[in-house]
Amino acid sequence: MGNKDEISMEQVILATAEKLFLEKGFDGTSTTQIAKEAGCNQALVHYYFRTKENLFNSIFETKFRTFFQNIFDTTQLTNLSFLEKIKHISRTHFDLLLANPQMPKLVINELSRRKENINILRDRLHVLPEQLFSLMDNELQEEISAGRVKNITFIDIMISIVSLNVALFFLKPVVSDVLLLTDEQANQMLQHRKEENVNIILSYLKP
Amino acid sequence: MGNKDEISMEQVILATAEKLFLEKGFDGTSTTQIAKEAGCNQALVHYYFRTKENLFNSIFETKFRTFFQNIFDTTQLTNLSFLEKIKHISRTHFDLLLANPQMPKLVINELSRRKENINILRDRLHVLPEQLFSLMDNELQEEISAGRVKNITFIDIMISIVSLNVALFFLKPVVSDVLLLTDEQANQMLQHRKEENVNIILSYLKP
DNA sequence: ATTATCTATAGATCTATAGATAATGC
DNA sequence: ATTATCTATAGATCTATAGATAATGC
Repeated sequence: MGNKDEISMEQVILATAEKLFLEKGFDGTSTTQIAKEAGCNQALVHYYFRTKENLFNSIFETKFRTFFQNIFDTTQLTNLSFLEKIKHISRTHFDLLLANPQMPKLVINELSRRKENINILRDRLHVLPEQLFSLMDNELQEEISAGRVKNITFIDIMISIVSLNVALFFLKPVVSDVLLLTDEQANQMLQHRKEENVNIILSYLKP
Repeated sequence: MGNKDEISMEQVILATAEKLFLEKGFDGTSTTQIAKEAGCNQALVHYYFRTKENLFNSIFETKFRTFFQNIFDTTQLTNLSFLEKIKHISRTHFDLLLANPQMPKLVINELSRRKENINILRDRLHVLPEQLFSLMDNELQEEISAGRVKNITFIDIMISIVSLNVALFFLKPVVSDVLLLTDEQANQMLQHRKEENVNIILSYLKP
């Protein structure tokens, strides 16, 4: 009984492939290598997913969707003031990146590799940013009218938040290596920047 | 006479390889493809550079060094006030990225692919950021003491400038596709963000 | 002579499939 | 019976080199 607690080979393949694709990208990963690390023969990878492209797509789409949904999740925001909402968005976005530090690289590489597939994702997911925008934009206009926030568009605010957070995870290896930081120090730097980024956004919003 | 105005095949190979490596990365580019686009046979690529790795390294090191030198170039800064220096650094950095929009992707991908080579670059180039830091840090302390600038480290300022600018070029394809921008609109967006990033940094510095 | 360029090829992958065998669910 | 797994292999790369031929610089 209870054969549900066994992890199927299909799942092992998926997990291994995800790890390798995140580390080495699509071109840098072979189905031979996935099979080897998953502990099966190479044919099995193709048995479940037929092509390497299919395997990649199913992983990418799942990861991208969860990621995207989390960024634009509005449920946590309802009872907060406008500035608290902004802080919350920035911190949540940061934490999401901390939990998936390889995602930005994967997204950038694969969006430029397969232009067509972006359209599919956009069509499926455009609702999410629209929800957030419609929630925030009215409030932003009120804040601006009341003179509590500088006259900026919500898009600019979002680009700024995302830029500051995302770039950290791109820059982490460079900064770590230039300043010769230990892992400990690099993590401290990240935590420091998490709050610094919030501060930057808040001073940007000040009228 | 004047056989110096002919472009040698070696240079053609270098230029083609640079273009392809920037577009598709190391793993996504083959010496076969480089030869084909350069208009020679594949053996010639190996005749000049022996290995694909060598070819890549010589391109990467040249590009990275020029890029790095430009970012940390202090010669243009001498007669400017502190805030003007900061503005100048941000705008120059932005323009450098605009001229090499693929560089961030290349750097990120290849630093994570070949950890060893970072050390070589760091050892050769660490002087440059140190020059900039020593130039700016005294002045920053003065501004802070005089109450004209908030109490921040120069590193935090630089991370913020670089983050805001670099992220734009990562986000450009994503934003363009999500908002369905034309090339024209995308460029306008970039120019708008160039100044917006300066504004963000300035409000961040306000005490 | 030396340097640049080509043809040909070895040897190592890599992806994808065909077809055999083992395991599983009725 | 169906599904999972394996072995074997075709066919397409790809990198790197050996060795032939063409071009160039004295």
